[in-house]
Amino acid sequence: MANQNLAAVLSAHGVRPTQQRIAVFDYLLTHHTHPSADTIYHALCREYPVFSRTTIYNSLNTLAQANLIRVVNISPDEQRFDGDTSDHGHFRCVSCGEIYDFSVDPAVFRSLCPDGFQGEQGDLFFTGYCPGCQSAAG
Amino acid sequence: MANQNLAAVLSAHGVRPTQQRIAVFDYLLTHHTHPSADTIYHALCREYPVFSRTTIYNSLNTLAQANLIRVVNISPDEQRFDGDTSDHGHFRCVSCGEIYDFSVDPAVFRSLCPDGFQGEQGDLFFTGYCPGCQSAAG
DNA sequence: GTTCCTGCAAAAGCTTTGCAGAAGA
DNA sequence: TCTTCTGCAAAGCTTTTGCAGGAAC
Repeated sequence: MANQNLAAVLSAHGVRPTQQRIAVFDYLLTHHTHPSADTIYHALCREYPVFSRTTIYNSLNTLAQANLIRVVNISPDEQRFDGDTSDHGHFRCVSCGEIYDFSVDPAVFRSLCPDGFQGEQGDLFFTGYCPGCQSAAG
Repeated sequence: MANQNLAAVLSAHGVRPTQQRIAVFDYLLTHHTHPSADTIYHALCREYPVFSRTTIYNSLNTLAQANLIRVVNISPDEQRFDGDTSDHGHFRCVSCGEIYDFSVDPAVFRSLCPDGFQGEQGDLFFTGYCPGCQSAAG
């Protein structure tokens, strides 16, 4: 377990390293599945005796404000979270619902930001059919 | 008023052209402000005697399914809608909250979609400071 | 005349808030 | 020891659902 490292990272970003925050952060770094708050809640409930939804939301908001995680507006129904804070794109398959990461050239990414605007963070998001569902659907 | 034209467009897309749907569609084509459902509701309530929130949601969902409008996942709090269905980007200023449109080269846009994935729709979204707020903030 | 839509009310879902007890510095 | 966080419960918000009356074809 690299929890000691995670605690150090949290401290370095001005976030008090509580067990719950470390657990949430660790989960997001380990699972690149862009989980919802509820998904994280259910997953951590299995590992830890008590873990309330409020704490999940508190931790996620705290981590997001510290730029340790990112909020991804992929689903209109619920917030999704991503432990990867680098510039990258997301692809959601409308057939299987899976969300895929894909890398984007940082230079190209930044070049898309309009002149005069100071882009702090970028999101690229495609919807369509993933390779598996294309062949399945014909 | 080009409402006759709007009605024809709705019909052409298999959407029964009711007054409410025309009003919602017209509002989105006229106001490029990416309004939320609630914003549209309040705006149309001033023009029309009765207009329920349910109808707003029904109309928006119907129009979105017909590809006449787009749902923009800009705000985590609420859905935003856009009458411009062409490929373009959005910039949200974290200072003033304004959402700006900017054009994106369609060829560049499509080239960003990863190989093997069939992207039906793309969204490019930046967060940061708009020109006005940059100078205001220093 | 039949089908589909509107609109009111209520419910459903995710997320936030208030406050007492506990963990962290 | 003092500040901050956790966690339970309840509220807040946007959005959806059910059903009767009405509009569109």
